[in-house]
Amino acid sequence: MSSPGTIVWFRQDLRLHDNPALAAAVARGGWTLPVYILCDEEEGDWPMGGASRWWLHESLTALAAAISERGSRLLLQYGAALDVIRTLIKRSGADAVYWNRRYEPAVIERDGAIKQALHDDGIVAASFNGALLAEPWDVRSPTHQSYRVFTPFKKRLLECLAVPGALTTPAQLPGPPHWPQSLRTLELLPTLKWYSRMSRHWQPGERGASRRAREFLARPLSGYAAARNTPAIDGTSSLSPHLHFGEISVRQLWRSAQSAAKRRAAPASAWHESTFASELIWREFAYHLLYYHPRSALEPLDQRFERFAWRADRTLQNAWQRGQTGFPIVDAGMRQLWAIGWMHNRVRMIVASLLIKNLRQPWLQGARWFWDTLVDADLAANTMNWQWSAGSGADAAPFFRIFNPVTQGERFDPNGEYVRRWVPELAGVPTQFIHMPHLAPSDVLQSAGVRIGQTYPAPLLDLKQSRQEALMAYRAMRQC
DNA sequence: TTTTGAGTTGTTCGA
DNA sequence: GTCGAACAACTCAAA
Repeated sequence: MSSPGTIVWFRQDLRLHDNPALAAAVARGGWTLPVYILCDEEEGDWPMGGASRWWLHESLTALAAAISERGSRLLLQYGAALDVIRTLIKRSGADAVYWNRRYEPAVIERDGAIKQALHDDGIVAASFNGALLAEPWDVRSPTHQSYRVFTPFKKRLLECLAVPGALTTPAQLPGPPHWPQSLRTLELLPTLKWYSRMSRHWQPGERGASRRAREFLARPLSGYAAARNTPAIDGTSSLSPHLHFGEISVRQLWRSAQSAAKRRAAPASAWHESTFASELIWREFAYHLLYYHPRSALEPLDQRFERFAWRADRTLQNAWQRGQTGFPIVDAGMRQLWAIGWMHNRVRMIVASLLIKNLRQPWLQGARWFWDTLVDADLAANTMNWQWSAGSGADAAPFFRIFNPVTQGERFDPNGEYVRRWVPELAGVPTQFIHMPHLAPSDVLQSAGVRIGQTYPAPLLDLKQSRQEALMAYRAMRQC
């Protein structure tokens, strides 16, 4: 009789350390067959965007190398996942398929169907939690309700949280007696090499993820709350793309950050109250919301916003996308996004507010642009945050929280360093005017080499007036 | 069932 | 320059 063989289906868990599906497959004994399957048609309305595809390419390359160091191979396949898996079972003789769960509505549905079909085939099919501190359905109120407000969600999660110890990285991965064929490439890279700057900025893969986590946790967490709001400095964790692709285990990160906090002699409660712990729980909350509100990726959570008077205008959207709005902090953010596939969180809120409130463009347009351009594009986080910005999501604060890009720039980029880095044509503008060059005296502009409307755009609109119009549109929506 | 307290991230205006 | 109130009431979660 042949030894048991387990297909390990990698998805958004591109790591060997603390990987529940992989560890369970190894613990089962016999051999394992690692595979990644690309299938855009099974991602619902959200096939992976360009920046994510570049990241995935790099991450799969890193994973394949790590797997081959352990005497095995990573198969690459394209096509309907069930068909691919059934073919692999036939060619290899595997009797089980293990994977770590994903939580996007379309994927939940597909995975459920695959699990059922494999059971019917007489194959063992098992899924694991490799992506979250707690499953979305395990964090519920005493009356089994889901949550729509962060603070009670966090409180409940901390009450029921039990983070298990890390699972070790397998030293060896015995392969099947017969290797099915693999595609040589998934053709994830674009023909135009716009990703060269991203390559210099990021190190996708498990090694890059743990290096970044180590660097981040070497700093005092106490400075994080303030540092994360200053876009000119490297004050955020920058772990979002690594977490999205599962190159680092969030449970491992939780434990490491917790012990780093303890090593600094902080009282026991300090970790749970730290801003970084909260940020990790915000990620959990986003998954919780998407799980219980699967339509929220496309529709406003607050249905009154179905009748909000958006004024869809491609010209305005294009100016926003290209970083040509005439508001320096906004343009800096949009250009940073385009250059490195990532934008500082504080700036994400500012650009979203301008698009939604001042330009009054539908939040879904912003969500789609971010989806295509962010290396950390994540359906749960992207949905929650865009809905939050629109005022249609899980947020008690109402629509009238409208960011002023000049005020925000002066508060969070007081020296204009971030603006000058990403909007080089403004480099010579004195700090006093860096966030409102259109209001600078003409002699100041001249010596800075700036001609408004020519070397740098005039503001797309009047902030005060567009703010009033947005508030009026909001009032009108509520009244009918 | 009813009541009570509270809710990520803001801006503007006027004293 | 600083500070509190107004924005506009509403929904959620828990007691």
